Amino acid sequence: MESQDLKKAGLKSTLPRMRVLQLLENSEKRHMTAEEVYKALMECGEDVGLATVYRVLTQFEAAGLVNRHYFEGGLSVFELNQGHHHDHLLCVKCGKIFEFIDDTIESRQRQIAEKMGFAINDHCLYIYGVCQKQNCEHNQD
Amino acid sequence: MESQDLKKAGLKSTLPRMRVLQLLENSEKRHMTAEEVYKALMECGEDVGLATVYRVLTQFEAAGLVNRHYFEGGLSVFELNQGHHHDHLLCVKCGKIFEFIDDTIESRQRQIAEKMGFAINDHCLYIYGVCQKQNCEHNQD
DNA sequence: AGTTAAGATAATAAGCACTCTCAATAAGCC
DNA sequence: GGCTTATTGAGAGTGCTTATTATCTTAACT
Repeated sequence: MESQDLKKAGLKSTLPRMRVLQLLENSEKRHMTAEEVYKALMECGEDVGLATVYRVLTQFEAAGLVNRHYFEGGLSVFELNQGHHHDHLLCVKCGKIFEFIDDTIESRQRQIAEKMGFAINDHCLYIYGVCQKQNCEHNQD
Repeated sequence: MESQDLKKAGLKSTLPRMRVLQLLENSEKRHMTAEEVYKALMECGEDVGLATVYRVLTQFEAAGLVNRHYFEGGLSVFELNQGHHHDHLLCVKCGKIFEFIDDTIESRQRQIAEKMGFAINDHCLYIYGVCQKQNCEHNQD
């Protein structure tokens, strides 16, 4: 029940918020831009304004329900926060996005930050490249 | 002589390009936004249009003379490419930007990409946090 | 050195992603 | 159900970046 999740996050349960949350939970695409969320909702016949999509996603981010990533070229995408931090590998050719986590890298980062007297808030590692999938050309994620 | 550098990069040597390149080489700030480059040139009495600054920086990036980084919040900065790759540590409080390089992380990244069948183009690691400098509040870099 | 064609520039307009404003609407509480 | 207040939708507005275009520079060629 999504309305419970919203309440837990300190957000009033409203129709647009439910719709966005459901979409993020059920879409095959894990990583979506605000525009994609908006279009997907329109296609489902849900009449939610673009401004609301941005507002809701920003609120979700502040509430920790979603994470936002700023990729190269100003592209920014949202993904459901499912508790486990991870980094990203992006195919610059087909747009596919893969996730990975590496404990060695994580701990090195903590060591570096400590050595430099930094209190880490957040960190992100993006690897850009070309994937070897046969369906590379036209897929999206 | 900067005009040689431009020619080597396949770019015609023009006044605005020279000015931008000189600025990046001589400024204390290693990381500058397009706006900052523009303002700095204006202050030096150099009459270069903002559109030209963007165009020149984009050309420099394509030519490998500078690197561009897209930080959180849509902030994007340019830095002179001095041959050695490095990652970034950003203070979210004072805006200071530190650079670091860690061979362990670098090689782990290559391993991960290989395992996932990726040909790496580029990668970037950003650590966001709060630095412990006494002058943290108001400095900029 | 002067001429000329190719390429670069400045200014402005346009594009894009995102935010603000505000009247209309919907939630949660009684 | 009615009341109070937060939320929404639509469109205008903003900020950063790119395209257009008429003008100007550069570099190669006399």
